[in-house]
Amino acid sequence: MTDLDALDLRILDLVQENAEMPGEAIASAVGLSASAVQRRISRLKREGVIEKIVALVEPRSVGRTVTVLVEVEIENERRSALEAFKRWVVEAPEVQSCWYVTGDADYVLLVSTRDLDGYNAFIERLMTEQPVVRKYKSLIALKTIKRGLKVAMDGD
Amino acid sequence: MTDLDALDLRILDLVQENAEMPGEAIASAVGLSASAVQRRISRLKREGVIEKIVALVEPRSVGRTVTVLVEVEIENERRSALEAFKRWVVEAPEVQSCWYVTGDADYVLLVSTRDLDGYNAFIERLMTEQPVVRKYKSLIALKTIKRGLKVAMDGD
DNA sequence: TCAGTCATGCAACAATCTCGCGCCGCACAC
DNA sequence: GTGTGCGGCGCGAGATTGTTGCATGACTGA
Repeated sequence: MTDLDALDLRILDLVQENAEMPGEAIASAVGLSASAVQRRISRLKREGVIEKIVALVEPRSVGRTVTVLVEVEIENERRSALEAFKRWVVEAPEVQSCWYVTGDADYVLLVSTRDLDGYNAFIERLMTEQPVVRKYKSLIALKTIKRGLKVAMDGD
Repeated sequence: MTDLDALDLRILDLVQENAEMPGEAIASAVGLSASAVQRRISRLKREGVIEKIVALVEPRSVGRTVTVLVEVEIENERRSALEAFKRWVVEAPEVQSCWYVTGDADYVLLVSTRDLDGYNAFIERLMTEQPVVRKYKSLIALKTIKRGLKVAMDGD
């Protein structure tokens, strides 16, 4: 596996917040030269530590007003149908994230749609196209307090 | 407010997937010149449509093995304590995202920790430092099927 | 001690972004 | 219709940022 030193972690901490920061700025922050920083960053990308660099878009400003956490229960039977379900989820543009979880629910989906009509259409599509879904529960996000996928680098 | 045309949406669709794509590549994909694309992107940033550009880090590769969705119930009383709770959540490094939701739970937290000990420590800190939290339920993510915050640009 | 390895800093180079310019198309007034 | 202003465009020069080759120094193991 990859082992990362303290400098790598500090660099990751910075680029998770702002990936546009020039190598030179990171360099002076962590005490390296710009080229050393760039080399580390491209290594981190090559090794898959940095999955990708993406733009975070404010959903409301592109007309996506509805965010829902959907808890999904599965007919715990055929395995092939489960694979199809997962593929469906991965390809569905409304689904931002999806986890297989412990507890009453089997999967939790983070879904973003234009409005409640759009969400309803999504759920309808889910239930008709994926019969493995036995039931679901919608936790509609009335307010987003914090939004991100940043992982901490220090000791929790 | 901002109104975005079809070209803006196509650009946003691309940079949400890969923000490193050179302006020229985007340009040829959407049928513009590189400088026009760059101008649009900086306008989108200025207007807050693009919140920021960030690196997505694979949690396991930095030693974060535990992801949990925490459903939190609140003592629906003092409003000031609620504000303190939200501030706490925003500042807690383990919390990646947090939504105020409908349903039995009041808030849902997306939490990432090094291991179950780390998660336990987080919960303990949450419960002792934030008495507004009446109870909670942990949905431990055994597997991440899809991870991202990309919002769809087309018609759902 | 002596290679060998690896990451570094520096400097040249390449790629990308930024910005001013002139141009075109559209809307509105006359 | 014709004029005028506005806004976004493409082009190109210059600035910024990223990439790569090379020599140096630290560490490792024989």
